[in-house]
Amino acid sequence: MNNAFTTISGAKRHNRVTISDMAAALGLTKSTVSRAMNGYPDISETTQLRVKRMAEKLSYQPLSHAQAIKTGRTRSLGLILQLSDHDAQRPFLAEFLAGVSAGAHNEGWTLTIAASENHEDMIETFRVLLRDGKADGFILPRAMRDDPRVRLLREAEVPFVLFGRQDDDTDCAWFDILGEDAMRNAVMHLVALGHTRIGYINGGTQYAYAGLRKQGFLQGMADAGLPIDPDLIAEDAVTIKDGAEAASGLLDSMHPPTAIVCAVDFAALGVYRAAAERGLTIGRDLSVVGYDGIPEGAHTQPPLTTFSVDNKSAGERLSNILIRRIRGEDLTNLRETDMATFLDRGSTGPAPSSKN
Amino acid sequence: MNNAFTTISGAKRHNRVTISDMAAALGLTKSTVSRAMNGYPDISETTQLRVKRMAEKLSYQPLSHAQAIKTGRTRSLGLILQLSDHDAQRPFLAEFLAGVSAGAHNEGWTLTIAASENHEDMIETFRVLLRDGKADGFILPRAMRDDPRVRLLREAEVPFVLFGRQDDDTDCAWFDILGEDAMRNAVMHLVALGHTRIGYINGGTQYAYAGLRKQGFLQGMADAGLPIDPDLIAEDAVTIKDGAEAASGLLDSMHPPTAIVCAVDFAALGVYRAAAERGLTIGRDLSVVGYDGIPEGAHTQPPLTTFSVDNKSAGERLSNILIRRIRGEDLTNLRETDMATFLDRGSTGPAPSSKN
DNA sequence: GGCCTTGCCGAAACCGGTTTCGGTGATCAA
DNA sequence: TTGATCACCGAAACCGGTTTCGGCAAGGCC
Repeated sequence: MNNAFTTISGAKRHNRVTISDMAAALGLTKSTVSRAMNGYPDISETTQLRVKRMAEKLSYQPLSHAQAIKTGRTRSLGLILQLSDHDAQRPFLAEFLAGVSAGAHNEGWTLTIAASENHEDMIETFRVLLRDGKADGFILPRAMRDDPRVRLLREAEVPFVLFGRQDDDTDCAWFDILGEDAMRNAVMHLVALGHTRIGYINGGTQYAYAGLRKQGFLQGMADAGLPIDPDLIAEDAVTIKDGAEAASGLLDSMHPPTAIVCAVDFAALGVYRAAAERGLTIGRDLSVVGYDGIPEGAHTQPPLTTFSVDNKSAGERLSNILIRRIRGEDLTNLRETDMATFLDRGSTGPAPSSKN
Repeated sequence: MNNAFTTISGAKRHNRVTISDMAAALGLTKSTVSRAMNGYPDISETTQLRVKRMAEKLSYQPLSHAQAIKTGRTRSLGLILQLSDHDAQRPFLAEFLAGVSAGAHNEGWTLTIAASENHEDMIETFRVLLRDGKADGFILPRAMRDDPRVRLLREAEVPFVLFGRQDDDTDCAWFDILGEDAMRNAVMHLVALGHTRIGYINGGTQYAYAGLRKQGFLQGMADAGLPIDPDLIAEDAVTIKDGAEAASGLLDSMHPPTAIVCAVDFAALGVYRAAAERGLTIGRDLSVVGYDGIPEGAHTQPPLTTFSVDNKSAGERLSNILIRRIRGEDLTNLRETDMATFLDRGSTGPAPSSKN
């Protein structure tokens, strides 16, 4: 540890253009350059223009961590991924990251991420990143109902944006996909195929999306004038195994469904498994609709009919919203939604004629 | 937990313990505190201990971006993900990130990542991150033969670590899984089952691993005294589709193989598809061995026999190596390897008796 | 014409660290 | 005793920015 400071030569001290270089080149002082760059009102229009032109010419960019020492802000977004739950987040991670990164990069921001195993680590990581000013704001994937991260960030008065909506929206910026619309459309699609006994397998009820999607399903059933059979509704299925177990419950009930809507694709794959065990052919004996658009869904037999989410675009918009939030934009402009895209593949078909 | 909020909040930065607080509390000057914290030799043992104890007590941590302004180093690792290439690295991304993040976090470092779409963007991103000192070093996943990233970082004299080995090792730190051993073991496993006509489907030949794994396969064949049939060797299959096409080529050749070794799990899944098209049952008519341990492999029928890679551990070790490299540790200590774990599942079986 | 704004910018302090330089007091050889 | 050496630490400059404060000239008002 004693010789810890004899390090490899860091980045070549490229003659980076500093604010002093700018000042010298313009015949101004550092302070004027700084205020011009930051658009202070006490700098004349013409001077500001001169400065910015020169910045362009010399390709001057203030060093973010030099600014940070005074301002506390470092032009970087924080993203904390919780990886303990093997949830549906993983297949999208690459796209999502690509989007978030692109959104940040577009504005000249960077992205610092921390992946934590469990909840305690995640909170601790938040603390450290906040304390050390490693991020000016946070993107919170997978909004939970009564989210502890939200409480923490609110308390600390740190900007954040949710992927998903929360019950208590006050001072929350968010972006979300209208999963409830998708669920309702799923029901309508099945009804059009003649199904009347439609089951529903919900996702993790700790997450905000579950309530919404379930509402969407119920709404669809109501719209179609179909009754709700509590035996045909399951909760908390986020893995294939969960889905298989939930589906088993529905299929072994007194009056099994002819179709099942799943809040999560993995659960839908579980339905495949449960169906196979019972000799049921998906798309003929049993229709299944999923949600998420995971890649595996394209390779199953038959391919899964589902709603696909553009996670890259979601990430990009989240970055964008967060940056605007940090810049102090009004909250009302910082709540956006998008729709999932229906992929009509092979896992749905006409309701089998009842020959029970 | 409650009082931690107030000290942690980013908005209320004035609570943060600075070096001046330390100096005041100790009756020393800032400079002494700084040198003590950094282990300079001109500070007495006892003073250094006093300082470090006080740091512990006040939980003082130098602000990394305040240090960076003078030292240029910010205690953060850079990771640039290229997402243009197909699903190749996606399934591992979550684990890999978790590992990298954990490895960084353990040492009090952070992780800034950038995901780029194409090669040009990636190079550009490198440049920006370097210029702005956003990362003290980089982790390069997927080492390529004659890697342009390596050239760039060498040029800039910036520390980096490769995931994978390169032809030209000079001044490279790296970590790698011994894929060649796995391929050789795959051959031995099949030979033990009686196979003699064994095909090989290689991965992306632009990557360094492809050459190594192919060598491993050839070595295994040589060890078993089996001849190499060029018709049974395909290259550059990294997706299911690639794998299916390559497998079709092998299976439709004059003397089709009874077993196929794949450098990449996705290719192996392609073999499943090609086999299905020809009415061949995997594990009986045709044996398949993959490599990677992607989750999908566990859900196929039969489950794929493969070599699984612990990507989380890999990420963690890469972080660790990079940090040591940045600290100036000798290169000879910074080259590590690990083994893949053989998962003997259902896709291999005894060689079918030749009834051609 | 004098006084008070107002617009615009320079001077200097400041942020939280690091690093150079120099100055003690103690030790030690002569 | 003296002069030189050394271990240890303080003073101050510095890094690349931001921000406060104040000065100066031009313009408005009476």
